[in-house]
Amino acid sequence: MRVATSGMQNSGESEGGERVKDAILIAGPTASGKSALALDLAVRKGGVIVNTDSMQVYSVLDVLTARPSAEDQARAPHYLYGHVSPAIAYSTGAWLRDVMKLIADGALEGKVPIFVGGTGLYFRALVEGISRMPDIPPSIRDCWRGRLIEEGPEAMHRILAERDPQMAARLKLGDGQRIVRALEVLEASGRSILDWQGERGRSLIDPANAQFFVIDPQRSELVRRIDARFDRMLEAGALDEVRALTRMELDPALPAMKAIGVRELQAADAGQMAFSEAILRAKIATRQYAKRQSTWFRNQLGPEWKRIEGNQNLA
RNA sequence: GCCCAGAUAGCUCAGUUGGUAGAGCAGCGGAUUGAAAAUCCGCGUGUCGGUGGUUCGAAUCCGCCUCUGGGCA
Repeated sequence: MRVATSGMQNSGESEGGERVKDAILIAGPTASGKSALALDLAVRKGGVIVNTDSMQVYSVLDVLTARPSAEDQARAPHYLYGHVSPAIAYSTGAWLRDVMKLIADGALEGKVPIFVGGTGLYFRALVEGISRMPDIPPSIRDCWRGRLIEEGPEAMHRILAERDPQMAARLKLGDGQRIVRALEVLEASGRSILDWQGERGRSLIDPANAQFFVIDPQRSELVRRIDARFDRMLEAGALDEVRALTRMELDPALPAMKAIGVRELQAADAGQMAFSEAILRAKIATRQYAKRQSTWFRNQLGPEWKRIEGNQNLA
């Protein structure tokens, strides 16, 4: 059947392989101070830091994505930071493959691997594994994404309800992104996405000797830090980064274009909005993002995750 | 000092011929399997500026007061 001919680039995910031992995982909302904590830990324990954030993988937006500075990165090995062009549509699967490559290349060998970032889904994929999925031909992906824009999520949901009623029943009528994802997987592979998801991938870390931390400061404290940090980003050249990105003339639908602050600063730079307004909106968007992260960490992470309120020494 | 217009949710404002109020934004909670900084779902009691009056009943009509705009002196 068509499964056999669908993309096999993910095959490594289902095979055996080394699991990372003695890993330290540090999750937390944006501006919670987790990068500094990870660096401190890495310096003291001889660790290597692996980025677990979906936006800090992109080059160009060094400052705007709050990526560790060159000086910080020089103090301990850092991996998967800024190694992807904003022109590339990166993904959870791509990140997991990059991690597997690090492991295969021995980059984490003999060091304390510290995974730090704010993307809950990446942590889940790392710890619990992620199901193998078929490659989606660009023609199929473009078709469904185009139809979503043209016809709206409810029309797409009706189509999914006919072709894959079980999956349709699990999705909200307005959740266009997931509806279209289910449709493209079905069309590309001939199988329901539920079938694919039914086969879990394998964990890349050995949970028996790993340590799990989630930093979750008080919301009010986080807001203060977010606002102050965005002002610092502007002083450090965030606007220049956005201009550089604009000059690349990329598809606005690319993930990197959705980094918080890009849209806002572009609008202000184009004279469509006052800078003060753009800055306020970017700060608000960051707060809302932090709230979503907190919700994820609060409800999606298991009891093995140790919650800490702020910066404190981790053993 | 006089005239006019306002004063309603944290903010910007709606509120039909009087029947004790609702949108957007913000905020809060939740979902989350290759776009995840994405995508989606849920949550609206607030001395209707104050005070007196008319009325069975006032955010709504009338008087006075306070404050904020604008205008005339």
